[in-house]
Amino acid sequence: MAEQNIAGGVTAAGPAYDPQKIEEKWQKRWAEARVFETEADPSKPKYYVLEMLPYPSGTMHMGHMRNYAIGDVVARVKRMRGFNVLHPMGWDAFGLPAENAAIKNNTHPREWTNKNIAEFQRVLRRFGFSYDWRREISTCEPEYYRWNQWFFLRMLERGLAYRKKSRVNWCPKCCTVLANEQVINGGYCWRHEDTLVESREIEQWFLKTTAYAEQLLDDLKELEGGWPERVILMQRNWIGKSQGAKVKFAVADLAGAEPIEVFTTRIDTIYGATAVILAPGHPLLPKLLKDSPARGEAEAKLGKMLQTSVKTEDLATMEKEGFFTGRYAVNPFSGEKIPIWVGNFVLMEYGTGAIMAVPAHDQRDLGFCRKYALPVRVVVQPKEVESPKAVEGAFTEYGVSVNSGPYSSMESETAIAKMAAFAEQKGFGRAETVFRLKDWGISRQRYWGTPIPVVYCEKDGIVPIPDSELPVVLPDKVKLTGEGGSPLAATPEFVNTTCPKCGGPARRETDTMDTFVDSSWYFYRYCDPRNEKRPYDSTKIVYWFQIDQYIGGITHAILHLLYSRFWCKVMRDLGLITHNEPIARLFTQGMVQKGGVAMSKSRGNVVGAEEMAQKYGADTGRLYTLFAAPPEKDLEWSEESIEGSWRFLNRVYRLVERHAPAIKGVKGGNGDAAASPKEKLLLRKAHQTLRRVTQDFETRWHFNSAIALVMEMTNEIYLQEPLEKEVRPEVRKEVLELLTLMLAPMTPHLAEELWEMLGYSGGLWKASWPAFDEALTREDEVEIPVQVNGRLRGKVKVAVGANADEVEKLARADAAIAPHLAGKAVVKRIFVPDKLLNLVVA
RNA sequence: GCCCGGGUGGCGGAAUGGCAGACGCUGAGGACUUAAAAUCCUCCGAGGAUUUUUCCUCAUGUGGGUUCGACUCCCACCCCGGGCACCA
Repeated sequence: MAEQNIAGGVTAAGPAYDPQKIEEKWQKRWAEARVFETEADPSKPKYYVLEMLPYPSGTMHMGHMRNYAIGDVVARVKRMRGFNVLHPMGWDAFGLPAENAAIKNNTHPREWTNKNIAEFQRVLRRFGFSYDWRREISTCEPEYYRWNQWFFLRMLERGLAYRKKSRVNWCPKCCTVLANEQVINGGYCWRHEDTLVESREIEQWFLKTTAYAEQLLDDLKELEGGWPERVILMQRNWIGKSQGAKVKFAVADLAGAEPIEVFTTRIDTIYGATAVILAPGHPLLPKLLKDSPARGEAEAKLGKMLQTSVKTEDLATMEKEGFFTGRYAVNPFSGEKIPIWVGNFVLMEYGTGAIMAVPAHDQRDLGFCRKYALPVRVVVQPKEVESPKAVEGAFTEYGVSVNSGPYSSMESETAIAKMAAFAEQKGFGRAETVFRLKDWGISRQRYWGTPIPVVYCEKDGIVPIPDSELPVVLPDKVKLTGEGGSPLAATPEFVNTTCPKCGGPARRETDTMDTFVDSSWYFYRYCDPRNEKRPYDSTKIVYWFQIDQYIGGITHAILHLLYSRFWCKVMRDLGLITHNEPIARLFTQGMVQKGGVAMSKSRGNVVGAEEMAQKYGADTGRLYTLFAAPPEKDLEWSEESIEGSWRFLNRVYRLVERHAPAIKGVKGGNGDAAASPKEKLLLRKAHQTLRRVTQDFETRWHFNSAIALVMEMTNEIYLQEPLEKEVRPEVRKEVLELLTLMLAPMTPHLAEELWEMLGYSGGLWKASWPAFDEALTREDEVEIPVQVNGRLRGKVKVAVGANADEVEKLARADAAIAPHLAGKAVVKRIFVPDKLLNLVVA
């Protein structure tokens, strides 16, 4: 059986490394001693390290495990360094899969979820991660989600939550609305990659993320250095700030028509505008077309366009199409009449849904105007060149205005400022900034989520539930069919209620909240997880926040992190906290793959974490995920390679086991001046290793090379065996003790066991990270590579600190090097003390 | 199209201006064993010269450059992965 513990087969004399036994033993002791339970303590420096909370689904695989292994190393190192470490864990427990599974298996989402939570928890405990389990939270519990509702009400009061009718992405399989970012591959559902998303219009709840667009952008500066550059960049692009101007074009010859407002980043090119182009869904269109001479044809084309534009699938490759409305607009600067067109490439959702086409200075406009034979007029010239004769591509850079009335011969920057000012003065426009970022649609027509706490009263309209009546509890008894919208809407006991204001009959909101709401602030709740009066006590936040280190997948680079940042700013403006950003440092770890693709249930390539723990033990599993690749890179799972980690831990175990009886009674130390060469060598190796491992843990997070160093040290000790005669017990102890301490953050159970074998009864969890002894790391002698003209020709052994002359003398005497110098004059000598000698000969 | 990563042995990877390939996996050989497993030790980029010792050349995607010296810095290009995209 493949799941068998491979140590189980070892029947040789003497105790062998038995991870099952050791790991259980120490997990029990840690729990008894409450080692990982933390309280705020202003007398100690704090460290808040957090891994993104998991969605508990199915089995936990090595991909999950890696994330927690990385976080646990950090937590344990920081603890050994004297920090008061907060390291909590919880469950992102609401969400669609629970509901889908419930429908399929005829169970309740709560049951399914709790079963998975129990399973996930068991595996996490099996791996010995150092969480403070008392702080565990589950977002599907009323104790938690009531605060989602509380925050929602605060946002409602401040106008940050509102309802609007909006065109939404609708997945016919999920029967729910998808966020834009849940639409993937140009129009497919992120959960059903083969299902095309439809477009529907529905009344929905939104949170006004756009109110914080500017801050969300600006505060990214605070994250520089602490967050990966690419995540900052992705967020910046997502927010998509664009500075420009809005300008109104009056509609000619149509009494009562509102002017058409366009957005442009290049108001300086307005004299070159040869058309105004509207998005197919532009609200003014019906009025424009009503008595238009081109009505018949135009309406037919529009109808077709609206139909096809629903398919967002091939937006990128779609041919630019357009038609003339039969109407004209008046350029407010030149007074010129230009045709109003409709174009399928103009987006209603961005800017004003209308643009001015300046074909000479915009590549896309140029393509459109050429296709429909609209005129092209140059109004900006490059500063240096006289006059470009034929326009091949559009000239999109800044230059000097021409043919632009009073603005001619102005530089583009100047013209932009002056023209925007003029437009504002005359009242037909102004400088304006638009964002790509949209408000956050949080309505979900689903059961398994936080109920939105409002009622609809015939008399009073939308009425918020008073705080005192929170939580609005999700009813247990509902019919889940997976069809026809929200299950809550079909549950009369939930829907029918009374209005908190007038006491009359009212209908409850049946939408539930997006689960990103749950994860937007959960890390605050960890600081005060059982508070029944408030989401959290602000004084506790002051101690623990910001999060010093957040660890998770790059997949959440935009949404989860952006929403969390938004929530933080809202809470700050509510006066609950004082910081601007919740997360000081972010680390995005790579995925664990098998067969070149990420582990996932649907691909059937998962390696179960529990299975690995049974076969090799938790420590081997942890070590391997840390060793096989640097943490930020993807890791290809290899069943053969993990054997190497298993062998290594056995090697260490046997080493300590062999020496423990002789050294457990003595005190570890460096020995005295009369150290034997072997002692010197071992101490040097141990302290050199410690120096570099300390560096790898603290500054570089290169766990893989740290492990390699510890392996090297272990190999060195083996090579020096037998140690009994030439290495005194105290030195043996010193070396093995350091080895144990260095492994402790990565393989904590084994390290505890070794620590005990070495004669310590207190528990390694109380031990501090050791300091290396600089004097012991020094070499007496070094081998210096000697190059001639930059090519390696030999090596010489010299005392540390030898000067260039001494090294050169030895090099000239070296049989391998001398021939390359014979009869040649050294014209230049490069000498790096203890590192290198390079002789340049003519 | 734009923006980020990345390209090093049979494989995962190490080295961030100074001995390329640490460490691990795989493979080969040896020791131990009745035998196997486990364990311990040795070897393992390519080509050539010399044969039992060593030496030389080539080699970090490709081509240039800077430097005494480049996996590392600069320029151009190729390939792979990811993100964004009619954004006005």
